[in-house]
Amino acid sequence: MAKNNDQEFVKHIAKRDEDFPQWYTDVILKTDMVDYSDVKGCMVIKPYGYGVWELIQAQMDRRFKDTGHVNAYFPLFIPESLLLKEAEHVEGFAPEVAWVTHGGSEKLTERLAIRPTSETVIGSMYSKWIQSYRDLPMLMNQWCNVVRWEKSTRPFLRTSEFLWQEGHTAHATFDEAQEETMRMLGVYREFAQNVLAIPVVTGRKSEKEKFAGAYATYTMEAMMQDGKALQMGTSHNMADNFAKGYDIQYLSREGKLEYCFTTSWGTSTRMIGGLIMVHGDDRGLVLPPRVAPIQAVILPIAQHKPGVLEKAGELLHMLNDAGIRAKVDDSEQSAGWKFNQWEMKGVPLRIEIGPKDIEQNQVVVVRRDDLKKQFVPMEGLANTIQGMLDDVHRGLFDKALKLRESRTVDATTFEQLREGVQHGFVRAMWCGETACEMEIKEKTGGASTRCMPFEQKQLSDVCVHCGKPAHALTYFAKAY
RNA sequence: CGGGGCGUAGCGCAGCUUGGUAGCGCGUCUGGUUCGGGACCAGAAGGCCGUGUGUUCAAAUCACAUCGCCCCGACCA
Repeated sequence: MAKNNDQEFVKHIAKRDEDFPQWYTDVILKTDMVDYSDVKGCMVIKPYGYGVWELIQAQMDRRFKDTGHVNAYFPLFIPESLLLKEAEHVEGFAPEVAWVTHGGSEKLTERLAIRPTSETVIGSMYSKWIQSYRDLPMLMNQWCNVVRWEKSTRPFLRTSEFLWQEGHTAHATFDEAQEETMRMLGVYREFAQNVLAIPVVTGRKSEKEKFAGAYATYTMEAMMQDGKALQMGTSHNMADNFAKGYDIQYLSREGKLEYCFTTSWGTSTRMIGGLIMVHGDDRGLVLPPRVAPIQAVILPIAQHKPGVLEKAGELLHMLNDAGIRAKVDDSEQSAGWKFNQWEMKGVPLRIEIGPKDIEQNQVVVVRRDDLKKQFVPMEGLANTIQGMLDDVHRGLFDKALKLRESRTVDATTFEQLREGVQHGFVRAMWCGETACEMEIKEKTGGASTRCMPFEQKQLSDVCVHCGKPAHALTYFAKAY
């Protein structure tokens, strides 16, 4: 029997506390989630990574439908003239827009932007589709890819092309738009916590950090294991800014022509990067059960012995019938090799079934999150497994919450702020002024405001940095 | 756009300082023994040394250029 030891195993993956970026890269490549492509800044999402995205899509899409939205698809290309109609929006996105200038060998009379986001195309269509108050609210979502010509990229976290969903809605009043904006942020929050097992801070973005062209941007922010924050989703109230730029008007009940109030909200494949950095450990991925393409892997032990593979097959059907995503690994590798492999791939539960287990009518189940091993009777196995998957989810969420709490401090002096953002979130009072925000970023080595949380408290009356009257309690952090 | 690092077998790397037959580990393939924490033995296949130009009798190795990738900043989901 070869010596098993962690040292030998972890040689293949960098350790989180020694080199977090390298650990991240090792994990996503070695677990077959992604591969680098021939195009700079673009990634190939391989089946194992795409499987996670499909589960995210399915569960998020159901929530959109439940809140009254329908899916549609709008074009990838945006004529330059159309993109230019909302000044602040253009200014924000112009530096990272990719352009199509030729069709075949012929130069286009007007170049086409490859969508960096679709407010403009959708706005122009809404302008045609919305005529009357009866057409409102208009509640649509699209699943698509967008392109932003990024200068530096990292798989999932920032790529030149990425997959996302963008919801776009139009309403009769500002209040309705605001209500929608908050509703969808609430959907995101619930999704992050109940599906991805990631606790998030929700709140409003500063003027500097808000979406280009929005009246207000709301966000959910999560804390990674290296102390950096990740924006996991945003929801924008555009007020009537885009309605005015794109002429989205309706005739009210009173017969008056009014501008609509619009919203947009989006989440992307970046969430996958987030769940890796929140839950992963030195053995590799730790997938939250609800987005794990394989929730339980069945490993037949001494599989050449009569009855073992048959029993494994029975277990597989039993679990599949109960709606559990399971797989039997009957490859020729040794048991030890498979243990390590599936741990690296983050499968939430491992089920071992060998001759001894069959004799005793039981299986061995090992949880990925705490690696604890237990014997489980064959009878009622599907129920037990489902319960354990839920336990793993809760365990991951609690662990992530503890991580965030241990990396969150309150600051009443600038020195505390400066020190605190080196390790995680800092809550501090802030004046709300962009100039002050930029100075803080400069002096702290890159920490920015993440949001002004809905959950406010009064730490003091003055801004932690400039001493002017405090506007709001604000989360600061270095961010991805 | 600045700073750093790296391109040699499918993957990870050594060789370069001091030019002289292309190496190692893992993986792959064949056969056998194994099988409850990365098994072992024997055999085999696999390379335009990123690309180009130069120096030289001779270049993976030296020079110049170029392309690409990774990491860290600035900018952004």
